[in-house]
Amino acid sequence: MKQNIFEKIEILPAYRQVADAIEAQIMKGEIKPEEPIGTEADLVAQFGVNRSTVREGIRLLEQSGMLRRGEKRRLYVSLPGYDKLATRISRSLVLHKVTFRELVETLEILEPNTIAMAAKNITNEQLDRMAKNIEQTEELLEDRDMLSKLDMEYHSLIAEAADNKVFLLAREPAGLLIYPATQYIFEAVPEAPSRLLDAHKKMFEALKTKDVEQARTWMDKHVRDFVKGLLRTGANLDGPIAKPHLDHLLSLDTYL
Amino acid sequence: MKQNIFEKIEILPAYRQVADAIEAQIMKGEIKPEEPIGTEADLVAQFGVNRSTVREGIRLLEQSGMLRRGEKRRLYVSLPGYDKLATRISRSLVLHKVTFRELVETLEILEPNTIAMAAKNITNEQLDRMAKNIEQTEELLEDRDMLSKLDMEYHSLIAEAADNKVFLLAREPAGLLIYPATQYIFEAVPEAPSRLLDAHKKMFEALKTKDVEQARTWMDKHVRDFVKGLLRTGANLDGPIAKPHLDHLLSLDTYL
DNA sequence: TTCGTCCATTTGTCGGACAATTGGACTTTA
DNA sequence: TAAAGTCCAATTGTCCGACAAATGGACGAA
Repeated sequence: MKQNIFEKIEILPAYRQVADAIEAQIMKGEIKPEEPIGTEADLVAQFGVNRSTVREGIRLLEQSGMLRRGEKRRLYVSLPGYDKLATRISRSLVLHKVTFRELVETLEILEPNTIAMAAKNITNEQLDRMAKNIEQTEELLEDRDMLSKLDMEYHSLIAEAADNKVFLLAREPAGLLIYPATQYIFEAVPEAPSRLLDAHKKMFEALKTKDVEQARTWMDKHVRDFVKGLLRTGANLDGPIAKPHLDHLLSLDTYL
Repeated sequence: MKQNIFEKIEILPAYRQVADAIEAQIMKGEIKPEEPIGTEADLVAQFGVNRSTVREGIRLLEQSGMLRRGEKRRLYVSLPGYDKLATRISRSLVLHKVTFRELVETLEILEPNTIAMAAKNITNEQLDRMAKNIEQTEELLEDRDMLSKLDMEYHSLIAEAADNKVFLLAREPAGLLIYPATQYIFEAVPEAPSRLLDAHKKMFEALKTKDVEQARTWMDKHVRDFVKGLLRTGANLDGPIAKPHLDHLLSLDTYL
């Protein structure tokens, strides 16, 4: 093995070629989202392979979210949803044994910047939804499960308001992984819910008045507060995320 | 349709159940990466479904990167690779018609923070690799294709040195999507290569001396410089990324 | 040791088959 | 006339059986 002048020769199974071919058409824009692709029989005819082979190829694209079953169970090109992608990324991170430290560190940077962007771009409709969220949070201050959900939603709303798809997708997995921890914080830190509500209100005000710096400052505090709470739960920042924190990730299976 | 008290009843096809079952075992840690899962025949026996069904289920997990074919083509649990994930995310973003503005805006935030983290954690081995990269950049200053590759690699090295998996994964897709644009910049802006090299060197020095602020400052400049160059190519920041910028994304098909 | 041959296993692909689901057309009924 | 029931064709999800090709291991020859 003196020299290696030869490239690795690619031998792709037929089902991969099917998937790649379809994906290429989609990426090139030849077929657009929401457009129907033929029936399985059609694809069989076009590719000249067996239906089983076509089906296996379809599964690949189905999983990556580029194909879905629409009305009458026909195949449609579709845009991979952010939630699905985020879930998938989150799971990968878990398998890679991501630590709380990494998550926290990331959120300390991303969240303040997210809200800064949101402060510039947020719409009234989005502000209304945030107001509604805060309202519910106020009512359900005792219900930890709901509080966690509402908190997650609150931060997702901000991310959405930032109006930047790249940033949204960069932030979402971290949010997905860490916010369930709020439940544990609520248990360990009695005053956490009211502090959370307070911060949410302050950030809302800042967003409403488009005060970028105020928004950023409060989010900063909010995140640091969160970290303090996390430490009070006895979480080990440098170990992989504890199992109980991950249940929700598994329960998402159904609708993915 | 007055009330909706009934939940949607989930009816999952068998191949989905197969995939979900295996994925659940993986996520729960019952099966760990690099461990073999049975042969298709084994799975057929365990699940009590036909081999075709098992295969379709396997395809889903193969695509999400949790299963791969290892030695003797047997099935092994595997960790979803970052490059694969990043490619998938990038493609999704393209389909969602991500704009240059969103990418740039994201990088303006992420890159300086990435290098700040890197300045704290970078190892000598990583510094060596960066030095090598700079060396090559210096040699190949005329070769635009290689320059782009090297630039991308340079920034990936920094991201790796930041030693934060969440951040790495947050940054990678944006990098993947935007750096090909460097090629066009090199064409439109003759002095770009030398400016790039200069910035890379400055950042390297900052990293070597673990000077967080210097590193951040230079990356700031570097990114802004990049944006200026991008504008000189006549790119429309608010339109979807132009097709020629995307070729490399498609060519990645083979090894995914 | 290196090379070739043979063998068992497993995957990739194929062909055919059928029940269940779906939407649409058509008919009946209130 | 509109709602409800019936029938039909197309398509998917699943199963069965089959076979060539690839793979790695064992075994023997050079």
